[in-house]
Amino acid sequence: MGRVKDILSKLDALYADPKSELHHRSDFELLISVILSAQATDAAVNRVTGKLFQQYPTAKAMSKAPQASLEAVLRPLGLYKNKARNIKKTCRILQETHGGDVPRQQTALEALPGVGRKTANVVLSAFGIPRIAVDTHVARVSKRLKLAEWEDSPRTVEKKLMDALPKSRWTRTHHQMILFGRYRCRSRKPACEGCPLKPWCRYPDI
DNA sequence: ATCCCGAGGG
DNA sequence: CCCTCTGGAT
Repeated sequence: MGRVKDILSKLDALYADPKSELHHRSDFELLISVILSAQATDAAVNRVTGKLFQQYPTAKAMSKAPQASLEAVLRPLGLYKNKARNIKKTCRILQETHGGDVPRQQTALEALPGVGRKTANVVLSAFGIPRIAVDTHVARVSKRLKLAEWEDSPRTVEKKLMDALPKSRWTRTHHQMILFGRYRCRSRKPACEGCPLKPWCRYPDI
C-alpha cells in the first residue's frame, strides 16, 4: 500500500462519516454561517445564528439591518465589525446580481465581501462540488504528514492535495483533516501517543 | 500571555 | 508580504 492510501485508510478509521457542525436550512444560512466562522469556533457561531436568522431571515432583510444592531448580535464571535459590514454587503450583492441566490461559481463567491478562497471552498464543498478547503488545520496536518512542505502557502497545499488525492475523496478527506487537526493533531500539544498516523508523521522534526 | 477554525487592505 | 480586526481557548 502506498503512503497516501495508508493515510486515507487511517483517517477513514478515525472519522467514518465526517460532518460539519454547521447546520443550515438554506443556501443563504449556509453562506452566512460559513462567513461568520472565520476565526471563530462552531460553538460560537451556533450561539449567534439562531437570533441572527430569526431577526434577518432573508438576504433582503439582512442587507437593510442597522449596523449597530448586527454588531450587537455578532459581538460574541470576535471580528464583529468586519463581519457585520461584510454580510450586509454580501446580502446586497446576492440580491442585486444573483437574484437572491447563492452563486455556485468560485469567482462569484470570492467576489463577495468576507469570502476568500477557504470560505468559497467550504461552501462549494457543501454544494457537492469537489473542493479542498485549506484552513490552518488542514495545512498543518498536511505538512506533518508530508503531503506538503512546511513553507507552502495555503494555495500550494491545496494544489498538492488535489494532485495527491483522488477527486472522489477531496471533500471527505479535507473534512477528516479538519477534525483530526482540531482535536488531535493540534498545533500546540498534539496527542501523539497512540496516534494511528504516527508512522507517516514528521512531527516534531519541523 | 499567547495563539488562533481568515479576509481585506496598504 | 505584513498588518489589523476581536473573542475564545489554553
